Amino acid sequence: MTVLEKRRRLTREDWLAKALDVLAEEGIGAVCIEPVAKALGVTKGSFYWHFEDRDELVERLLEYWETEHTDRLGDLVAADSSDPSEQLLTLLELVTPSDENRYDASVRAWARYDPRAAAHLTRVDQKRLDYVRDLFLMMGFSKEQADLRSRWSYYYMIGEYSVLAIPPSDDQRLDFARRRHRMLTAPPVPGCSVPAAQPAAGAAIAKENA
Amino acid sequence: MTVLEKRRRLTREDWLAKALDVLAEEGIGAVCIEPVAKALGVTKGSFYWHFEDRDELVERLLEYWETEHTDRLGDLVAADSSDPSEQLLTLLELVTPSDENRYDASVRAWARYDPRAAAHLTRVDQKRLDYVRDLFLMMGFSKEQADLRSRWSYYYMIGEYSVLAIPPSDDQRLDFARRRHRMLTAPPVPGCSVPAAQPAAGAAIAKENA
DNA sequence: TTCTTTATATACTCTATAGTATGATATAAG
DNA sequence: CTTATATCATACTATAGAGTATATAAAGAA
Repeated sequence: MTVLEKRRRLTREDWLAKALDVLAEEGIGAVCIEPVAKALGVTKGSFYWHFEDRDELVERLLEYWETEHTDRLGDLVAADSSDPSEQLLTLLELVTPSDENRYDASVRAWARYDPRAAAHLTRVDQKRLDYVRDLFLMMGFSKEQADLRSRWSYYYMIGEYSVLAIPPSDDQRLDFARRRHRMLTAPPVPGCSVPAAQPAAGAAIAKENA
Repeated sequence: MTVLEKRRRLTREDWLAKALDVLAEEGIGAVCIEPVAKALGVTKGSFYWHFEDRDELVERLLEYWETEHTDRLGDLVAADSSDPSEQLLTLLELVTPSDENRYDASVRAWARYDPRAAAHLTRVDQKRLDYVRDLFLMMGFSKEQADLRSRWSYYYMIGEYSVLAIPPSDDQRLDFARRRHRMLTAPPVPGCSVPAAQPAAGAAIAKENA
């Protein structure tokens, strides 16, 4: 396998991997046959050997993403510790706006207008939410508390790579993760049925810094 | 102005409004001149009278969105009360995944691959984050606490219309909003520098229900 | 070697869209 | 009524991308 070796011929997975890259970089609208072929150094004659049509590429691309690029986290976090609270902390600290979930963001943008993408993303979101929810249940929280807190945890991660305002520094991001972990694992504030009777917890707090 | 009145001629804003609708429904990729013209009951001869080219439409569409469809909230919430804590509650209860922010979601998806859209969205996100941050500052929280809590508030809203897992019911959504408000306005948990020493708040909590 | 299958190239067609050029029509001002 | 201007229609060109048909080359089986 020297550097000068003649280019090996492609598999369906080569196409999927490259298409997923293009999806992440430029969105589903840029996943066109000829440009991707060019990126692979072949022509579209190759494409129509491996796939029926573009529709099949798109469908298999979603399967490829769902099966090959969405399951890393559970293993990674579970391996880190068996304590649900520590697992949550690892999760909050580890899931950064870049890396793994660069694909997620693109699928999410795509899913807004394509029901096929939405179907796959729904499954993935549900699976992850259930995973985090189970952590809170294992900590002893009620079903409803676990539901709220898991959503709150997960939504923050989505916000981190969706909101385009100036993001916090890496240090601050980590600090935020730990503080969120603190608040999320603390017992629920009692008396939540009353809509909004308390007139601001304000002034009594003003000393807290850092 | 009877129902049978002959169709009035269009303005640039008519085009922008319709284009924004198409953007919300089918994404920026569907904002094409001829289809939008058809939706307006005219041909593209009209378009090229009101706009230089598609690029100008796109640019003005972003301006139109930013100036005409992103400022409602501040007024609405501020009118409701002058107490920052109550304003926050109104915000958390009021901002639903549908309505106003159907445009937001589309611009957000668009912004991922178009720097122009990203520039506008960044300003809007920053403005809103600052607004919420100010609420927490007025409540007496430190700068850092206000930063964390405002992001946590805002990110949840983004997650609400981004995450495609089965959403909670309307009642539960409102209940969640009130519970978040409770937790977000409560004083910070002390001793946050220690990474994760406490071995789960678990069993002691398990009685809480509803 | 010869045959077969796999993998890619080349040369087409067809459609959607952007953009242009120019003609038609309506509305208001004179 | 006439004219000018604002608004839109029609008929074109050009390009990008999907899809098809067929030729070609490489690799393995006979």
